Amino acid sequence: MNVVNNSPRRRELIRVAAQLFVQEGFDRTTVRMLAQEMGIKSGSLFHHFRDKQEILCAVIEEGTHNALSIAHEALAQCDGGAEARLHAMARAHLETLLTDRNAHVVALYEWRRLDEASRDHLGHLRDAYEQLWQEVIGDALEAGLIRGDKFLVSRFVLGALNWTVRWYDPAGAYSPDALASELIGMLGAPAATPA
Amino acid sequence: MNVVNNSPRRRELIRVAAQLFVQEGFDRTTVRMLAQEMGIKSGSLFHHFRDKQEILCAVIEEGTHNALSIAHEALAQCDGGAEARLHAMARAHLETLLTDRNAHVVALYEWRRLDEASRDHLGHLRDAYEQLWQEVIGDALEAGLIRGDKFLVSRFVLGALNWTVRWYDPAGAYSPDALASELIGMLGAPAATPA
DNA sequence: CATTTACACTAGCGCTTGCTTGGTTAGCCT
DNA sequence: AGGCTAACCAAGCAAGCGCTAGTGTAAATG
Repeated sequence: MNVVNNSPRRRELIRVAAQLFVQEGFDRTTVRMLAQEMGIKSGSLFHHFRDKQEILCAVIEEGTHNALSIAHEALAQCDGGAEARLHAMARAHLETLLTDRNAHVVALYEWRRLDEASRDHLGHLRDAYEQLWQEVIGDALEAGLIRGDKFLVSRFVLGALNWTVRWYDPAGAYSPDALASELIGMLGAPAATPA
Repeated sequence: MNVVNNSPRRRELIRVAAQLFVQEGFDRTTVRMLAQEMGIKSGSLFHHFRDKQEILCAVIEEGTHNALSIAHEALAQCDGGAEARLHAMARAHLETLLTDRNAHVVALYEWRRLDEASRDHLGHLRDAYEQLWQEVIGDALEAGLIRGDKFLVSRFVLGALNWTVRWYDPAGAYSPDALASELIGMLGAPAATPA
């Protein structure tokens, strides 16, 4: 009936779906609502996606994929200093949380509605992202920038960052860059570290 | 038809509902599933609750109420030191996240499914809890224990703590007490602060 | 003893859900 | 010109949804 293609139309539909999933939640979003927002009829939806589940999976995949590539890019454009790398990661995380906000909110709040196969597939993507964080945090620990257990610190930091979707207003006083600095300032050993 | 009573039976039903809401999500949990898990028929459910929404509200209210009273109790049993108070709050938060885990997970992930009236009512409870945190964090800042903006630090810390429901295994290496210490150790200025 | 109350049951109404079916249209390739 | 295909539509099915109405019953209350 349909294909698992990667057409620009599909991209557009995924964006629309992400917004609706955030507004209403996955379960409350009906295929009819999705279709209406996309400007088609509900039957036509199943030309683009096998079923409703696949839409959810596509939304989350896109968001996580973007987060990963933005993080890699941020690290690549960054000199070797552990503090600079840590800052770049935090800033990249906050920026993708803004630009792909809908997709990330869906990933955070609708993860459990994925079926087992999708959860497994997307889990690997997410693990890759978290491992990147653990490397950067591990380096910061070795450099004496912060203190604690590598895994614990990674989880605390990711928790603090992901929680920002609940309260962060990009029109407010803090830019993603400034917010990243505030977070690292809160964590770090004092600015002047002994030689 | 029914009352808004506070019977022990109702308590039990709320506990069962919380577990089901975590397992399946609020929208996917049908009144028939709830009834079956409670050992009654679906029609009987509406003797105890006006509608499905009221069950969700009751679950979250119980969890938030417990968190508040546990936090107050922890602060009361604590000498006046800012660090001790901070530790007590973090530990209390982690403990209520364990003992009332289901209710808190529901509060975190199903908040948006509340109707406006319930969201308003429960919002006040939650605000009271967050304000308690802001006071304790404000004191810790004044004592030079940690650095940063009061509101920012509060949000970062609450984010880190709430995120633990995703990964924390109480059977693992860390007790709530130890985990609270790790968090504060990560934040704090070094143990020996310059005079 | 009569009445009320609390709790549970059976039966089902009216509606919405995800998804299928069978068919049409417009543009592209040869 | 003829054929292929991606994209869409109208109509509707079977299942499941929240919730209601009306009834039964055992214990508490007057």
